[in-house]
Amino acid sequence: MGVTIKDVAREAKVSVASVSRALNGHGGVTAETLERIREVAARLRYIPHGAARSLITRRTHTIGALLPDLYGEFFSELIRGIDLAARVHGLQLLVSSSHDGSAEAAAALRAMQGRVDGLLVMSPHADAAFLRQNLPVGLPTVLMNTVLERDDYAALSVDNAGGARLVVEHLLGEGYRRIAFIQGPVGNHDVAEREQAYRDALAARMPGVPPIVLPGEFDEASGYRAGQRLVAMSPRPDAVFAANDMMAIGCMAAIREAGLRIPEDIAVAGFDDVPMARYVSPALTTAGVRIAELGKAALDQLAGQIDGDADAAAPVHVRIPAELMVRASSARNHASKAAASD
Amino acid sequence: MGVTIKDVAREAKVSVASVSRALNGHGGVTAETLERIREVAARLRYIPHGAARSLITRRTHTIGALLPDLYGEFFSELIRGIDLAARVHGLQLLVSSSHDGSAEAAAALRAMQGRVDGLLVMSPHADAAFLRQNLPVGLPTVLMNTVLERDDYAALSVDNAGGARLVVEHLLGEGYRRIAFIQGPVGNHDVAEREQAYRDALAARMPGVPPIVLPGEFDEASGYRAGQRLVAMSPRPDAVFAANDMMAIGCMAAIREAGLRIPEDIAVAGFDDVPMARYVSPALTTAGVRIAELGKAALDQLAGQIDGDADAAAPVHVRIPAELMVRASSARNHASKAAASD
DNA sequence: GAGGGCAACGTAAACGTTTTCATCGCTGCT
DNA sequence: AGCAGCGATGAAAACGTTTACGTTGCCCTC
Repeated sequence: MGVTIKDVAREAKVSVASVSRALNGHGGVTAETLERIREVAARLRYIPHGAARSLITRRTHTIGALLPDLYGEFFSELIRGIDLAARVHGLQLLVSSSHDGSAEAAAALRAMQGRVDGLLVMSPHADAAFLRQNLPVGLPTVLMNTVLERDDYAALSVDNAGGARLVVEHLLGEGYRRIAFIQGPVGNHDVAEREQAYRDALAARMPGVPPIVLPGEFDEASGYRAGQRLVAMSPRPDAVFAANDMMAIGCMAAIREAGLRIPEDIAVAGFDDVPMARYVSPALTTAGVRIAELGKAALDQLAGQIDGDADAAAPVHVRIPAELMVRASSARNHASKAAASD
Repeated sequence: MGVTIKDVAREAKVSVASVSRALNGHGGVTAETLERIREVAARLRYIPHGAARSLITRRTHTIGALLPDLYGEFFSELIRGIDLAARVHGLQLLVSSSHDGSAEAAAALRAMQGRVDGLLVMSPHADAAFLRQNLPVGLPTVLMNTVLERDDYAALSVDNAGGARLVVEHLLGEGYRRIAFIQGPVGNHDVAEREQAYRDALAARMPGVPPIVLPGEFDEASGYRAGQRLVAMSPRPDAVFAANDMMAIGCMAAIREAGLRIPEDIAVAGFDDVPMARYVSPALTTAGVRIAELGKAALDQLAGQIDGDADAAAPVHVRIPAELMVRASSARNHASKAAASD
């Protein structure tokens, strides 16, 4: 079907070895044969077969990314960061996502064997046992936002606790006292860290005041439902901290529909700083993670491992700091001015 | 380095052929040998080498996606649609994006040879000559939003003209008379179609009224700049139609900063219906393309070609219709009610 | 002029699979 | 008892590359 290196060799009246050398610039070919081979290859529209090549070279120039989902701005930004860094390193991207179920994630992971030089893993299923079972030994791997007990792999994660603490302390500093929290999916490790930090900060600064925790699912709809429950409570909370921005945005809609003002009646804050956060009105206060930076850092780390730099061989654990973005949705005291903070 | 099928064969005291048959469920193996091979494979953590396998089977179960960019909600949605459909067909995704320059795009395309079963191409560089030069013959390919003269490939594109016409006619219907248009990047085919439809609709419904066209670059910043120019014009336009949503959102910010009201002083409309469009305030009127649907349709078409269904073999040209989403940013006459239209 | 060295080129092995074909032993039938 | 048929298994080719190694021919040097 396709034209192979043999076809080029035959047509140029040389051996396949010479074609390979010529086209890869390895030298050892006369200028005129080089030219002839080039001409024939172009004329025949020869394109080397990647799988065959990487079978022998043991390099695919591709990295695999195992993600829990592709939906929403978080992953959009993450992939963008990964892709940008990948281009710098001359790597392609094999993505696999939204596998519901550990078995499916395992299949996706195994299907990548032999087609990638390294792996970027961000998956709720990625516990130590899962990885040991499904990762080829010796394949460079970087984990993202994954809870793991041992130091087998390099890992990057966002500083959930630090970011959540910043948000809660900011709300307290603005004078809000009854601060509610909207959770994400149960079992999600990021959510657990954020919630714990919320509880800790509250306990530290407002001892005796009980936390108010509402369920959520990371999507806008569940934030909306949480908002409805919120406005019906008595006494009504005067601030809400959602575990991610999309829920915060849904929550804002529910609050507005109840005829309440943001931030005068209820302040709202989120987590992630998705691009949309600054465009909703009032603009959303949030703990910003440079999401694209996270992706870039992960890929850079992975590329280091792949290139076998001994210095990069040691599994590192990096926490990406979260940064507080104060916007109008929480600025009770200086509502309009704070909107300029981004 | 990795454990291969030979290791399993040796350990299980059978030939590699039997291991292959056993693990792939091709039958022809006794129940007990099957069990033994399975046990050994699991114990050794054997994972088949994808490149080697696809070299002989000529199937990679992967499709390549060549995209101009990964930034923004449009591509986020597009990839999501593609990914969702890919999972249904059991395909993985090799993405390559943001190549500035035809040469880079060509390299990305060629690097996919042998690693994919089909190609999804959406690139400004993808003219007929480029494709003929860099596409292996016989590789199933579906083009998205690409202008091409001949019918060599299947192609899907959004109905830019129809969507733009809907927007302009809606604005006219609401009573707006001086409607400006914000362009996208020069040379972009989608933009050209939208602009032409804008001009046509204006000429048809308001003969003699000259079109007002401002430059733009598809990003929020250029929309903002266009908005600044807009409010400074005299006579001032009373409506603006941006070639995409992000520019419309940037434009809205400029209008607000000038102290004007939306939609009372100036109506705003966009194109794409990105998720953010319904969250900005006022919510943005836009011509909605089911972006994820576009991706899904493209991948379904490609999968059909790959499976060699003779019925899907004929190159098809499909136009995805655009749908008008009327929201508050353009509803002069019934401002608050129209917001409920989504 | 013989021999050494080197550049250009070809031969063939190797990468890790799948699959065709042949072999072997067995069963069941005549 | 012999033989056809069949199920289980193994040997080997094939996929399209890269590359180690061998061969050839030439030039240079002594």
